[in-house]
Amino acid sequence: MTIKDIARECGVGISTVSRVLNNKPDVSEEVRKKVLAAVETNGYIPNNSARDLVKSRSDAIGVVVRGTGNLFFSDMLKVIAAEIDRRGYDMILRFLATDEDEVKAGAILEREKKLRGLLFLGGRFNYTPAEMSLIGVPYVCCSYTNSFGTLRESDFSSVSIDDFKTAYEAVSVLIAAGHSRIAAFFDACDDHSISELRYDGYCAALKKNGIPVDPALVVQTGGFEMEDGYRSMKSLIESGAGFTAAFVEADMMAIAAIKALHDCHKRVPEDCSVIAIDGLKLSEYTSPTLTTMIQPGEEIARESVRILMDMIEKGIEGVHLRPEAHLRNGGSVCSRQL
Amino acid sequence: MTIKDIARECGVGISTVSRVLNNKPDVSEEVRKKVLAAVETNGYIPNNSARDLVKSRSDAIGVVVRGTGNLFFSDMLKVIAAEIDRRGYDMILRFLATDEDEVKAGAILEREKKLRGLLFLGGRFNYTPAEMSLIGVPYVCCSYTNSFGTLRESDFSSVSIDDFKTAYEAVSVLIAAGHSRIAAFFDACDDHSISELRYDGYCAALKKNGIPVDPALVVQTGGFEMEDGYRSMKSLIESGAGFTAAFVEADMMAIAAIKALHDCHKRVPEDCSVIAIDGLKLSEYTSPTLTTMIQPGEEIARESVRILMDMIEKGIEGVHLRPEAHLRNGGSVCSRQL
DNA sequence: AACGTTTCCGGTAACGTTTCCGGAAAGAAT
DNA sequence: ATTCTTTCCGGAAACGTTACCGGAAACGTT
Repeated sequence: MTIKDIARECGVGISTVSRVLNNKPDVSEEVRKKVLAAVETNGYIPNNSARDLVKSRSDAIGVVVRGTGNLFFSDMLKVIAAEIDRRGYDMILRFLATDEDEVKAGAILEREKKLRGLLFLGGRFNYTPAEMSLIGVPYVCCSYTNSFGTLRESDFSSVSIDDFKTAYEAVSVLIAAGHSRIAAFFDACDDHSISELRYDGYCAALKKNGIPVDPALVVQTGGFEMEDGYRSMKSLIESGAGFTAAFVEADMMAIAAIKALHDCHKRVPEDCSVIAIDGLKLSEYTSPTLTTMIQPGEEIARESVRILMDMIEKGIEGVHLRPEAHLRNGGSVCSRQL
Repeated sequence: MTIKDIARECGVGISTVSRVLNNKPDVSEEVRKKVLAAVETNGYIPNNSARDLVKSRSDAIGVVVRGTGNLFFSDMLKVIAAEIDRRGYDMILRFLATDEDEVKAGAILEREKKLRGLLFLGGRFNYTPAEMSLIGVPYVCCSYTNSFGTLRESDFSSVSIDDFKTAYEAVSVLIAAGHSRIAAFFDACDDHSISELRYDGYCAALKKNGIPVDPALVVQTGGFEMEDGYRSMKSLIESGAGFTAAFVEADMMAIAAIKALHDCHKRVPEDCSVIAIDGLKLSEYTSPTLTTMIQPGEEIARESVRILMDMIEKGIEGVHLRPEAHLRNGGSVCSRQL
């Protein structure tokens, strides 16, 4: 069942059928009705690859993701998928191992599938303009490190919170509550990722308040999984390093870290205050409710897609959104008696 | 940059280039090397839509999902996506509203995209053979109700736990601990979904032990979100209905329900035991650790894809996997003092 | 009556592949 | 020397669509 069959059945030319299928002008109302009826009764469905071939572009968006551990990304991915779907585009998803080159992967995907746009989610992003020029469609970096070096800002878009500032504020909350021995948990501290920015924010907040950064209190978890948070907290406790508060860079890890504290017979927040970043709906329902910096994850995901669509359909230049993270005052932080 | 350019550059015919690109025989080693080199230096990337058009099939799998609320599905979706990706196929994702027809959506997708297979995730499934005949590629129903009525079992595959049995066992655990006033929380009880099967399992376990089903203790949450669990538990408590235990059909809702109990100054498990179904990694890290029936979600997702691939590539008949759910003995259930 | 204009439509090339088929060249068997 | 295989290769049709172009018919306008 092709466009040709419909044309024959209606006694019209195939270009006429094509016109009504694409809502183009130059076709009488009478013929349009007839064609539409034939399409309906025959259950005709256009062949997308033929269309893509002649137009030499598809209606697909490529999404390349690195680091699937973090639930925050899972949530965003769901919104991104739904949002792309809702706008009538297809999503081609590509998961990358940590050692793969996301730009090269994106460029290949773009050409193979004749993508309309690309969305990068998570991961590092220290590419040069030369490398980025490999990709020839609009793209947005979603929840990436926000230091894009020498890249021309009008060439692409990005959406993410200010990770430095958010970490700075979170740590400041602990300091304001009287804490100075503040442990901190990051995926990694020197990999050009958002984790590094958050680490910088942590250090800055301490320094600003005259507190030295104690390397013994900085833990690299090596991931965003709950296990990573649990294990890291456990081993910090066992190391004997004294601390009265902890800053954890992701809710999921914080929940696991709290479990580790409980398992070591430490109360939260009485024996150790905990603050995190993410603001998952989930962490509202733990006991105590997690005190955390809420990232507007849904907004970030939705806006990323919207901006990408605007670049594709309206040809606008790149925009760089920095939505605010704001404090959720849960029950996992308390003032330290001085 | 097309196959034609490569052919010209190498001084060979385009069919020869096509042959080396597809690892077909009938090409000398010398020519193969030359072509491969030209492909490499020119960064040639084949056009997928052209290929799909002539072969009249793509390398894509359609995944249609209904009910995105449940985290359990999110987790599975991630595995499914990674698994499809890993095997070199593309995934076309379609989210459906609860009132949409998943089979019709799948059939359209299949023809538009020339899919190789279809995977249905979650939702109801009371279709007739006539309706199912709309879809012309292998398909597997993943985590669906396992009552497929009149459908011929060899025509399709399915993978999911036995929801009736799992619910039966969970409720039996509570009864064995001495409980008889057992509240229960389901998305819905009469919609041909897994929820209905679980409700049936709940009733059967009670009856088996001579306990009458008290409608006042059966709550329809109208969803799988945490809010649904919280709200439902709250209103049950406020209704004044007496109960010493609760069976909740999903971990996420159970966590929220426990929060509601806490907020009403009831201790878990001392004042109310809670058991659930899902076994999310997450619910190991709550306090108390959730007692729940662990669904092998990763296995379900992985096996679903594997089976679908076997049907596609090896032409095997439909298989129906019923992996076992097994109890995780957490800390949210305790014996009732008699 | 002759001449624009507008409205509608069909023929056809093109998109970049794969696949079929025929054939040249080289080697083996008679 | 002839014929028969085998190995390798190129030409060309086909996949189903879109877009361009040219033209017929209908309708004004002078």
